Amino acid sequence: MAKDEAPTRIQRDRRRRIREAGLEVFSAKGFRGATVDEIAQAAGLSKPNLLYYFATKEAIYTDLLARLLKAWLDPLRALDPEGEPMAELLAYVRRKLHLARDFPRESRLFAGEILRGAPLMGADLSGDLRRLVDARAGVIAGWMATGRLAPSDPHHLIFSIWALTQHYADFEVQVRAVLGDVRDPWAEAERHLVTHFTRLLTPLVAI
Amino acid sequence: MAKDEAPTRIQRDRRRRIREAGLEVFSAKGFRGATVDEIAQAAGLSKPNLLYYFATKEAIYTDLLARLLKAWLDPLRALDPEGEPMAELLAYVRRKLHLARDFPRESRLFAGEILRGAPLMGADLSGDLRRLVDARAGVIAGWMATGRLAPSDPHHLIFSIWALTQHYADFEVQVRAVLGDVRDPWAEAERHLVTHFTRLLTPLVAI
Amino acid sequence: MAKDEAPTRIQRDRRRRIREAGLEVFSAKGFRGATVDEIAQAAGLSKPNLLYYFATKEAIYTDLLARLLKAWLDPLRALDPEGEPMAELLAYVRRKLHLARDFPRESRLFAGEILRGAPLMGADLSGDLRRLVDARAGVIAGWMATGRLAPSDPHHLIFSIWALTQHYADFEVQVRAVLGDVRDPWAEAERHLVTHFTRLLTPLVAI
Amino acid sequence: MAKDEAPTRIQRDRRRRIREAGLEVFSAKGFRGATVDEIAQAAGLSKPNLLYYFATKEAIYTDLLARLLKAWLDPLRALDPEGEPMAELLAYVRRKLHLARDFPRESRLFAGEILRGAPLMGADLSGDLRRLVDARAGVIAGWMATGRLAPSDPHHLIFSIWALTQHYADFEVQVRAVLGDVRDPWAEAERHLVTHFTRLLTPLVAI
DNA sequence: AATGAATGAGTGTTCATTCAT
DNA sequence: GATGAATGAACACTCATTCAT
Repeated sequence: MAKDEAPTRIQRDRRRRIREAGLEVFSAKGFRGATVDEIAQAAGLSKPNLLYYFATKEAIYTDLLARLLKAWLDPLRALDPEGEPMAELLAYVRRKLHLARDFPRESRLFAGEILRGAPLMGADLSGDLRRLVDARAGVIAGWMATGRLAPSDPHHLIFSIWALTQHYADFEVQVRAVLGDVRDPWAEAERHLVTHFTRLLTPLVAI
Repeated sequence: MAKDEAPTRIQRDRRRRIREAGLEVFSAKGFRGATVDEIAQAAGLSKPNLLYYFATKEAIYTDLLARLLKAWLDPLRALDPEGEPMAELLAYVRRKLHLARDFPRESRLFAGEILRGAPLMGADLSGDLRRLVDARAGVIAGWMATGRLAPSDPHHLIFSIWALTQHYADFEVQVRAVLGDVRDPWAEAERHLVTHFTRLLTPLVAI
Repeated sequence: MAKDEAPTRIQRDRRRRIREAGLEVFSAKGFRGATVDEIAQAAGLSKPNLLYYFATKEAIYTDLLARLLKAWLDPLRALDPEGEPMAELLAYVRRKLHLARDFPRESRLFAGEILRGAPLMGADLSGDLRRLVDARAGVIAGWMATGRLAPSDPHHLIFSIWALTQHYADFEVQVRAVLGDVRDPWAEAERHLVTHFTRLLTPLVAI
Repeated sequence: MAKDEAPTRIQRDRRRRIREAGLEVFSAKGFRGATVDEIAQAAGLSKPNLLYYFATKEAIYTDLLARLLKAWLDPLRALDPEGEPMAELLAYVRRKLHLARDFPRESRLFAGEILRGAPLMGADLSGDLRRLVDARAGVIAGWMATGRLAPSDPHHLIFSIWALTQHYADFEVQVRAVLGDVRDPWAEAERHLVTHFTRLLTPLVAI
């Protein structure tokens, strides 16, 4: 496979299928629990053929993580400093929740990596991630300073949004076990979180 | 080891050491990523000797999980239906956060199991866990109904507490990567979460 | 296998058998051509059991090489600076030839490693080996300077002895192919080399 | 490639390039250590394209060996029965040494094959090779019988020339490790070997 | 109660060769 | 002629578990 050439249609297709299969298996079993054989089967390829497109098991995994981090941060990037603060933050909460709802495997893949101490993406966390969070935390701090949001620590506010939205994807079995089969966790979560953050961020009006 | 006899002091000691070693390794690497060899070494035992006390690798893991779940739910059990609602809930938040702070490995072990779909403790979730949560949710709902707490869905409120406290243990590397080396995540978290839940749960006073 | 403890009888036995099997296979097929399976079979062990005694294929190979180099240099070490020069050198030639005759697999193993550029024992060559050769070359140069041996370059004289003795082991198939089945290469070689070096080293007497 | 047709210029060129690449890789790593991929890359061809010109890896290897043997024996063929014995033999030594110096990869390729027991050229050794050596040995024996050379076994004399000249190519790393970086092994070897064989072959004059 | 020894079933990866275009 | 794609057969090494003492 000529590495420097433009990928052919087949290459793009196979790599996409391998990524999809890898996501399925890695998110369900973790890096160590996944086997190349299983991923290859899920991708409809023979094991050596899979390794023709991704040289190692780790290569599939890190490729997934790298793409994931980008998508994961997009909603935060979309936070508009010029927007109306409360609307911006609620929109962020919603976008993040929808991301977790629509891409739960990605969420779990990411959670698993962090849980193990981020052995393969540690650098990204203190690099891109940190820079972006710091920048947005500054914006939020500005909004709070001018009284348009109730004051709190912006970094921890962001952590809260992450924790509360991802919880529904990462701990899905627990949520379902507790709520039972009838209720709709995601719909309830959205209503609850919107109320939650509205109440949390609405500045108190002096009487 | 005569299974039906009372365990000797040595047996209790060995099993404790194996559990401690298993917790260390399983929480860091997951079930599949951990090797019996590594656990035996951490426990200061030979591999066959370890397997004399716990017949299989899985036995160590499930033993840890079973004990863990109990400890994990104790703070929720301690929620006093007769107590002052706001104080009770804030105390619960604090206890849960301290648990995560003081036993981060247990938190990660649990998170890993749930993340993978709880293959080995699925039953416990819809059993003991669900019953306890339902009971406490009922208590909280009562408090809200009488206007002593701002109204919201009690189940999701409990999820929020879980998500927000465990986040600091389970995603510790990410939290540290974002906050940098100088700040003290746990102290900040406590302050932030107390404010957070106070604001959230304080009923609006009609003017 | 406790690495720091004294080896048990079984360990010594198994390791000896593995070395013997490794020598047989590596000398015949080279490092890359040999398979762990084949060595294990030759040693009468299962593959994982072999790897219980030597962690990797390379470990067997380098263990063999290290022991080999020592044995290989012993005859040179035995060269006595106080002895009678001609007798000492002829004794060295004989000893080296007998070594090649009695341990042809060791000779081929060594030759194979050197032939490939000594990827795994390069350091030893410019270390121990070089020091010893330099020392002995000095002794021989002394003998030549006092007229007790015909003069020549001592380093190249040593190379000659190596080349001529090892040739009969390393190129054995060629020697046998040329000489046919009836002749006895080793006996002829000994006679020929003694004559050869006697003639070569006898100082010319001034008439 | 129509096998029965005369090869085109392109075909000749490609096969030459493959041979050159094969020589480079095979001589450095041996048959088993070499990969078709590496040879193809060295030849600037794709792997399937290389296999279009030589059907198998072995085909490249045996092609090289066959051509090599011919070239290897040319200096011996050039030994002129009508020439002056001492001059002829010294010329042979020189030619053989220059061959080793100028074509060390060929020498190592050959040495590797013999070392492994000549699995792919065993027949050639007891065929062409033996016939030629026997013939030349007869010539040398004649020279010795008439007193124009010091007597010795002609076959072993030929082995000596082979061993001493090829040693500098096949064991080059060892020679360089012992001599250090400053000395010029090939120049020294030539001087040494000429002296060596002159002394060896000069008949003793009865006084 | 303890451990050195042993192994069957994997597990990621390599590689010569073939297929299809 | 040329190459991207595919694969069967290996191959080195791992690991949970069992055996023997």
